[in-house]
Amino acid sequence: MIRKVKRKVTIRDVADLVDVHHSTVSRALSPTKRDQISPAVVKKVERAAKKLGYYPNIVASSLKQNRSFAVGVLVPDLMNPVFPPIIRGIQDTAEAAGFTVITANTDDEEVKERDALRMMQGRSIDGLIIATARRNDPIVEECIENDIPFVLINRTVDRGDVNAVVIDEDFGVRSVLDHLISLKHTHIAHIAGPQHTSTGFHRAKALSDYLRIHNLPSDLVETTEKFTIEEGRRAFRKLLARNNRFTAIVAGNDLLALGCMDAMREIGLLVPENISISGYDDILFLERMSPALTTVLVPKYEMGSQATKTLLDIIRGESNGPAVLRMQPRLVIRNSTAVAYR
Amino acid sequence: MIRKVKRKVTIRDVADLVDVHHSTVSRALSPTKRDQISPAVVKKVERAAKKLGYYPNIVASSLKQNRSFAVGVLVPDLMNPVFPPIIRGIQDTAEAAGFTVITANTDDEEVKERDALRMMQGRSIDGLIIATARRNDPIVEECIENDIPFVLINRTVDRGDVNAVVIDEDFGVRSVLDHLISLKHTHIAHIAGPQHTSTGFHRAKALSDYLRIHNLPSDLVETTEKFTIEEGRRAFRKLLARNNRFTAIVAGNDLLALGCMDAMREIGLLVPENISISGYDDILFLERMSPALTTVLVPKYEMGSQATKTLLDIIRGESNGPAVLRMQPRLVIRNSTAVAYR
DNA sequence: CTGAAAGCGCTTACAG
DNA sequence: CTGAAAGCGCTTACAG
Repeated sequence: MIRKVKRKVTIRDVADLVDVHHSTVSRALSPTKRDQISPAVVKKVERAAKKLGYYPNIVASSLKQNRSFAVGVLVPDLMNPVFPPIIRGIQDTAEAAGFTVITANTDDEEVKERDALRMMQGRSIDGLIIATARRNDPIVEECIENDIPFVLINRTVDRGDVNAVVIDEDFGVRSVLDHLISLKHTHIAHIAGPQHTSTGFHRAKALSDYLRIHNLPSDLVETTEKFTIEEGRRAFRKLLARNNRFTAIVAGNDLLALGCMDAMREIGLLVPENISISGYDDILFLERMSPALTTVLVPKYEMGSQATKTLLDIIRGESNGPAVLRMQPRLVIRNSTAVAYR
Repeated sequence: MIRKVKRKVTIRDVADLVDVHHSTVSRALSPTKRDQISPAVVKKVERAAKKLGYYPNIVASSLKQNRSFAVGVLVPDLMNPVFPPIIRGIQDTAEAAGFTVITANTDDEEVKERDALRMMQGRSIDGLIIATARRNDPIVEECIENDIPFVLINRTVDRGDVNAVVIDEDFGVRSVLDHLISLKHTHIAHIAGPQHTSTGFHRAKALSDYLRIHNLPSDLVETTEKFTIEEGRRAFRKLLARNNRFTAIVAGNDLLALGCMDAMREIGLLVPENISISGYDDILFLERMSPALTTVLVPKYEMGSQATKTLLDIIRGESNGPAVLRMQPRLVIRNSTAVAYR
């Protein structure tokens, strides 16, 4: 059987049907140029377009206008539970504005980041949302050099002159610490995230600063290389080998916290009876775990949505120079934290 | 300060540098046409391209070739934990073949499905992976009519003549039932997923068939409208109001199971002491919940990967007609199931 | 208000 | 093996 492919209907087909020039059809169908055309013709064109089932060829339009109404998103890994809500926030906002989003996973590997960037440039994306930034990031530099509109999300870079939507880490860290201190903890350890990320770095810094203000020891820190469960587990064991006086742990994020809890379970330590622990992010299902993890809720969907709004402003030329927007996190107390047992 | 935008380097720029016609550059850079050009010229072109930082404009290429090296993915909601692994499987496989993926959320609303399809057609996607199919789906019909290459994933349609990658539901359901029956359960209830989806429908059917084979009551069924926690909770209450002789529940998926467990907790019923319960899918973190949910593991990543391979074959014209591929699920026993208490 | 023309950056059938 | 030309489906500056 021969597969007969329907020929796509173009602007010319509807022009023929209405008996006008195809440029007139283009104008009649364009929201911004519609008013250059007489209402009567606009009506006829619209009817004809509908009748023929016309829909515009975005590819052709993109080529001509050198823009694509698409934005790219760079995430480390879509399967990491922090990202789906962020991405959904991006997608919903972008879509509402008529933009398509293209997401790429980079697995925190620079080659993949670079490939993804190339691909997106090849597709003439109008802008980029970057969730993979290191504090010193050649990819970000490249975007700046190439004048690609972009917004960093969650993580930012050390150079401040960029658009970014991040968390007020000082506030986040202080709310956990206030909570732990109110529970009489005096020896509070920290499983720090990667120090080459702004989140890992700033959380660690905010924590040691605040601990010092309270005259509490601030050297119970173990640093990880990745924000993963396995790294959390590893770091906890290393920490414990070095020191066992702490009664609470602030983990750099939820996955690290889960890893710590795994390590504790393995050696028979109880949470929160022996050690209290808190996470960061508030990924899904934490409330169903045993124990339910106390954490700092990061407004993931809202960050995605906000970053997209910012990006669209830049694309439309309505941005007033780079700004970093700090969103408020919120402590969520569950039952992995309790009064210090000694 | 004036923002100077770098002019993009095109095929003509590298042609000028090498002093050949731009069509020669096009050929030299095309993997399939490269051999039409003398090796010496190819070398020179490649060097020039590299020197100028040339990368192809996929948009232009797409317009000319009327294909885009992009595939679309329709999911109900990226934030539903079943989907990230599926999508990642799709992305990895597509990317390895040089394809970009565009994902759209439809929230199981036909308008959004239709909009997403339009958008993707406008972007000349080469094919579609559909995770949103109902048993009778106008969107699927539309794809067939418009000759859009597509593969259904997870859910399929009643008409059999499509490409689909699904689960062997009979096998999955039987493995849970064998497990439950071996635990002496004789009154097994079912919280069924939406009957307009193949998954909801086939699991319910497989279950009642197998129950009958074992001469066990098969009428303890409550149907839901959506695969959500809230629906699971609602259905459990309704079921219990009608009948309280069951000692085990097979839920249509994990979210429904979690909803049931919520409802039980609310009224002080214990899992598995009072009632055993099993899910379906094996979404993340189930093993960390209390109790850890027994479930049927669906190979999500692999399904994504497999569906993409199938789609690429179709796109390349290497497919031998429609086929539905049934993948093997695997029972994962955790502690939400135990010996029947009566 | 509308038309005719040019062109976005590629690819490819046709020549040679 | 290489070049010259045409064209994919739009948009838009230029005329009128």
